[in-house]
Amino acid sequence: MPDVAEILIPLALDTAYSYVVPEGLRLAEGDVVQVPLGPRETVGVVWGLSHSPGGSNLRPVTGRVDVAPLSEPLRRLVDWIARYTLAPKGSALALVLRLPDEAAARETARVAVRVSGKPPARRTAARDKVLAAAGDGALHGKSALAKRAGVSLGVVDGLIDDGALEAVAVEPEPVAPPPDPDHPRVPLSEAQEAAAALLMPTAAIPLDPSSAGPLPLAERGRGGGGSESSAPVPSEPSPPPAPPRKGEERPIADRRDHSGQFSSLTPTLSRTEAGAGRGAGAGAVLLEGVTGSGKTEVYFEAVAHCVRAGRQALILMPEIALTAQFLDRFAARFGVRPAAWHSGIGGKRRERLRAAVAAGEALVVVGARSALFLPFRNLGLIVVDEEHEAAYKQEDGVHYHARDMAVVRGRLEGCPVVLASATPSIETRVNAERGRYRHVRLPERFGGRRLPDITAIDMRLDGPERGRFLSPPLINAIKANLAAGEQALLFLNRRGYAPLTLCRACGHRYRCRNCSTWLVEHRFRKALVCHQCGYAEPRPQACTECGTFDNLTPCGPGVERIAEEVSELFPDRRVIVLSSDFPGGAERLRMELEAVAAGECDIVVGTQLVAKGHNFPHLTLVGVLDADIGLTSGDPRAAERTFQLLQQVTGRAGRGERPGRALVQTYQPTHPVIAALLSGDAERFYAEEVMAREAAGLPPFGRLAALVVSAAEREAAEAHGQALARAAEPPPGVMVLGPAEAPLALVRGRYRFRLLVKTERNIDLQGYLRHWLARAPKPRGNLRVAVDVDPQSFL
DNA sequence: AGCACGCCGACT
DNA sequence: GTCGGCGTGCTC
Repeated sequence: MPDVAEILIPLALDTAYSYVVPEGLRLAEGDVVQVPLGPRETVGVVWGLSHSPGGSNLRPVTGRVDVAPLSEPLRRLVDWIARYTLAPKGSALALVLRLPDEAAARETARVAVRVSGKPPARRTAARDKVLAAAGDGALHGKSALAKRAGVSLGVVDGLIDDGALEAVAVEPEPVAPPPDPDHPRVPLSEAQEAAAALLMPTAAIPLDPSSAGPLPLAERGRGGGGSESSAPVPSEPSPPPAPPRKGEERPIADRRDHSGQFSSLTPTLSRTEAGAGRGAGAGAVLLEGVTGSGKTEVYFEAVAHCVRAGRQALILMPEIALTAQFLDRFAARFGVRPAAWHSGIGGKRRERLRAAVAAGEALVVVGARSALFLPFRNLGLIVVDEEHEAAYKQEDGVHYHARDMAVVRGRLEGCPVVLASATPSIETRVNAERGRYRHVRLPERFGGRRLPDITAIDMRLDGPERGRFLSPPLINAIKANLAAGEQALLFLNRRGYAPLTLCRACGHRYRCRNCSTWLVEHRFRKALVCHQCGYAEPRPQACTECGTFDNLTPCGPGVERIAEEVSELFPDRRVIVLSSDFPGGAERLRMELEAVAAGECDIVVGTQLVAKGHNFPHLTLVGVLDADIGLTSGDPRAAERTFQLLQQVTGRAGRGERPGRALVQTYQPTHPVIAALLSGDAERFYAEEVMAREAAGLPPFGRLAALVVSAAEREAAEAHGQALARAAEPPPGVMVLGPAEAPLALVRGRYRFRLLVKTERNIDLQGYLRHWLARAPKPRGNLRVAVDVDPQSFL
């Protein structure tokens, strides 16, 4: 009775393939194997094993690959991600399975040399220099020694062959030195202690036994782990519905009532699937703390707790936040830098770290998105820092949101997940609200520092002079601030000098030839640049359209223009412009940021780059030059994003001795975003956002797309649109809402019938709808069907 | 992912 | 008349 193995191959295949297990090969689920596939050999993972009664004509498994097998939770994560993101299972497997790459294998081990004591058989001047440089009995890197002696590597090699130098294989420095959870640290504030205690798994040992009293009810969040909640429990079965099967009938989604249909907004697992038995303390916690409240220190305590228990911890961060500054903070708490995983680490180091993670030796890994798929052996905690960051969204290949997948992995591994942010995303707030996540707040700033006072400057009343962008109240505030010897930050989320250039003679506006956007003037570079595609041309002297000389005029401000104005107002002050296109590259930018933090500058003019990451201890005034930017964009998340950005930027003020303040220039002081910023009432703002979306018939978050049927005849377009809505089974996880509000439009001589489609998931909606359309009723004759996804339509 | 098959434009 | 573009399909 031959054994049959179901092998999942990391290709875009949705099913595992069957192979016979040859005599003598013992396989277990999760084993990595090599199998024949068509004309070649590939790797795959044993996804299932069974006995086949008869003989079979299946091809045999070639053999096992000597790497750590995929753990059960990890295999289930693959299944889950595939089902949730509507991606082929094999593609999901590819996220996890990275074979030791050949380039890494070819890297040679480092060799060091030292003087053996045996005199060289032959002496030359070059050899003497090397021996002199090697001096003592200390170890030297081969090439370093050659360099120091001023000779070529050949001489050193010659001495090794000779026996005068002995070669010693260098023990590679540990990829993940053990962090010390009890490393001396600065004591936490009371609020931090309390929050840290709340992060600990409820069933586990409290952080500090003496402080482990009953928890204040308000801090407890609703619903503990989520499942015992009295809040409405999602009625929709989760995990998500299975992928479509041919011929299977499915009722069309109720198109009128979408209330209650969005309960599987974020990954959830049924209890049975949630790592039953290991699940003590599992569940997600939103750790919300205002800028400067010391969130990091709080979750470091949870990490320490996890390490003490001998389990592994993963800290996920957006790639840009993964800085040396953060690693140093970690080192200050744990005595060593953590193992860092990001796209930049490669070769041997990557492989060794992966192996250390699989072996359970790497206790703490700090990593970007992809670290989520490392083969942890006994994961005890996941922290997702800056939970709201859009960088967690993977938008090619398998589309997923790393934050959500982290929650899923936590459930599968039976470990808690901490989502940390000063400005949590709307979906996480909704989840906390509904009792799915616990909610822990850090309302105070560390060291008793106060939040900055935020005041609006109504530009309709107190606006600047013509052609200027700084209002008198803001100028006065800067003056006062400078007089007090403190730093000011002027924030404008626009790079360059001016976002639009036009010719005063003919009115020609300079736009990108590839995109439909305006070309942004960069005065420093003397160029007009497209911020969409990077196209650039030298700034012309004469209008390229009408030839008029010296009559081009910049419209609107960018940071360079603001800096110019500031320099005119305060000629003897040090002003710096900080934006992502900083001349000299990322390295110089980092140095400048440090210089600013050290106080070597009076006024910073910056884009959103200054909103996060770096701390500026001397900064007490933030001026927002145009709070209205972004409010009117087509992005349905515009309000939320703008609010988060403004909250982060204004939060930069006041880390010095006196509380900071922020002045916000706006033409719409009563706009909900501005009002919320001024009142600081984020909760209410988000509640209102959700209500507004509900009122508009939209889910609190998700993605919208439109199926566009177009035809020369109005009737044909409409009929086919209706047919699509009715006859075709919508893709799982996607809902056809029916005709959009204005379903018919005449565009360039063709009638367009629009069907609104939505999903609450972070998936490749466009790709999936195309796939779905291929199976839907075929359009006939003059009809065309297209999928139109607003690229920014993540609600 | 590879590699095949397959149907429409510019060329020895 | 072919060479070749890369659009779907298949690999147990």
